[in-house]
Amino acid sequence: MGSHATLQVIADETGVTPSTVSRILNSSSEASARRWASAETIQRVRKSAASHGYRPNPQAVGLRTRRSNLIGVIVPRLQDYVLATIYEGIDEAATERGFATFVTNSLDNPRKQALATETLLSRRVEGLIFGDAHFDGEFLKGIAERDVKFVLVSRRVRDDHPSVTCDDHMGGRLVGEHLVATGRRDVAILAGETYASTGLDRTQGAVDALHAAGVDIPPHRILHDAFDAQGGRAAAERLLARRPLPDAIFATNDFAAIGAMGALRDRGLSVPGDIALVGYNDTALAAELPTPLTTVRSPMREIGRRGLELLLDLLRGVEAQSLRLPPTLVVRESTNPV
Amino acid sequence: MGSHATLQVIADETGVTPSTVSRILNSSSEASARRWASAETIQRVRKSAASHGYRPNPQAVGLRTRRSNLIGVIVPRLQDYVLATIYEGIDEAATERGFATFVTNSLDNPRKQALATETLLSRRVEGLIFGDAHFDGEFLKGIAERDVKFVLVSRRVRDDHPSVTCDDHMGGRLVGEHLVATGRRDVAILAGETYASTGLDRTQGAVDALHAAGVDIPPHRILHDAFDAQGGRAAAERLLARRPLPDAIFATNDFAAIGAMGALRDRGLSVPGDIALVGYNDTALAAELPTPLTTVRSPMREIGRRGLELLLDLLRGVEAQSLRLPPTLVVRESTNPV
DNA sequence: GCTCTCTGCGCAAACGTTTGTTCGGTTACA
DNA sequence: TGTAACCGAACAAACGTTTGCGCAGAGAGC
Repeated sequence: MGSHATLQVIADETGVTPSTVSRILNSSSEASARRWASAETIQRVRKSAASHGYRPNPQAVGLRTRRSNLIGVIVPRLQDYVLATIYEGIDEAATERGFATFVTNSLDNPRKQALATETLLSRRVEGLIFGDAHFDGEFLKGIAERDVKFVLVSRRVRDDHPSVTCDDHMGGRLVGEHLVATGRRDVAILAGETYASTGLDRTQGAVDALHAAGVDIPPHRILHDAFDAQGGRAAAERLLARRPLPDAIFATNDFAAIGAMGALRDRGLSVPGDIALVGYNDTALAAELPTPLTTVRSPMREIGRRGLELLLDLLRGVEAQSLRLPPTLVVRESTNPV
Repeated sequence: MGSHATLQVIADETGVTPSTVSRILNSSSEASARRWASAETIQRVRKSAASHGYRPNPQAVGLRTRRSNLIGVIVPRLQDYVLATIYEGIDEAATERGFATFVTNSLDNPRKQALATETLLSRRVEGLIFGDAHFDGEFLKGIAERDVKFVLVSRRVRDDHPSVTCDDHMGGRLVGEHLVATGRRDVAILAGETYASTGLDRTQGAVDALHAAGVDIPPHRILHDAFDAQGGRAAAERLLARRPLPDAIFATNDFAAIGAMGALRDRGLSVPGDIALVGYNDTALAAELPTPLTTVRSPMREIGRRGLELLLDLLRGVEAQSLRLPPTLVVRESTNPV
């Protein structure tokens, strides 16, 4: 494939040594290059390099400098719109800074998490970004002890590891406040998987807001299931199988909300007539649904970008401060007051 | 980060040279290793390597062997469920074969396509997989001339380049036949972007099937727009603004179908009562929608896997044969006969 | 006229592998 | 017993960079 020029060929062509070419090409400005060569030589070398479309061989550079400029990213599943978007943010920021990324799915499976981590490490990534942290998991402790650099995105954990998340508790509060404000009193929550801080925090936020308004949510109104359409439908079906029915459902994920919408329709219940419905993330779909979905907009792409930046700070030895970005409520038809 | 052992430390520990360690570790079987060392030495070396968790440094290996075991993947957008799934297939197959992949979004923007290609090439990928080919584009011609190895997935192009696609024409035919069989006669098609073979072939397939049944689709019933919910809604709105209304809409993408559903509801039209609706890809959402969506299941993950395998064939110098995998129709409520 | 300090570059080593060649010592064979 | 063959391993070079050090020549300062 595409034959790549080396320092040697440029050196030969310009009558200098590879060292000199390297120094010139690695100096950003003309001025700093003058430290190493005459203006005339710089000209010649730069021109020759450009004409060959010279690009340093990353493997050689990596070998010599012991830096790979590689970052590893592990997510539950790239198919998931939310994590795909976060990853887009990561990759975008990484590219801007001259880093490249490897992504892998872990499916939230501990064995795959460990395997993926080892694979990435063996590829000599300089740091890792986990989008699949389990709130009470032991896995990260072991990683930290091995002195591996990493940050968390999307989810946080009980132990104190640097993370960039949406302020999910606040997001949940916004939803809770909105629901009481629109006259709902019996709220059920589809809380997602038990190990994901996202769902847990959103749930707690809603519970807190409702409590402050004098509404208490009993435990049986909080259902855990997968963060997708199927999980949402399944949870909603369990919920709707018993009386009394709630007058609102907060699905802590847009796709779960869509699944719930299907379950509601199956039982002849209308949204928002019989039951209000709220999602989370303001997915591209939310606004376009037959019944546009009230949801919480979270800065997914920004979470990714900041996550990468945080990791890079960490690699530079800078103190890494966890970040919690604020969400905003997006009100649509699915929570219209009756 | 994690200190990695080198051949040298294993050599020192076992009293041999790095060469010998390398040969032993690179022989798969005990038998083939005996070519290079005594059974006793092999034992010692293997044990030492294992105890250090030795993993060859990919940069050093790459430098020496001139092989990176890296594959570049360019997709329109990873946020898109379909391409994310295809990429999952690619990465899965790549990992199984000891390759790693870099993915990037091109947003179907020619400048970004070119830029991403150069970036990946400068990272020394051994081959490329394009998921964003433009049917009549000139870009790939230039790439091929530079002797870069690549394959296409999801979309094919007019020029003959190796590709792995869904048999989209067949998919379209299945839809066309189903629609006439369920009594629809005036079918509109949301055909996606004009440069994507997926939408074009699906459209043509449907047109052909309907024609065979004596139904002809006039050009104004074929609308082009983005392959997502917003595009689907926009196209549907243009469609519904004029009389007479069609009695069926074939959205060549599930998300576009969801957008169309929204537009239909806005006008008080029911699915399938007033208008039948068909999607494409059998996205995870299709079955869980309030009105479950009739759609065409395409083997997305398999397309990714086969794409990678095809590329690897190409790299080995094997004759590369384009592949067209068959889809299947999945009938749901959205096309119930009136 | 002597040393001193720049300027502009070359030299060489090193990063961790892989792989062709060499080499000393046994063993087999005639 | 001399020679050929083989076994088990070492040696060395190379992949493309980066970077500490050295060095020749020119100009400056005394």
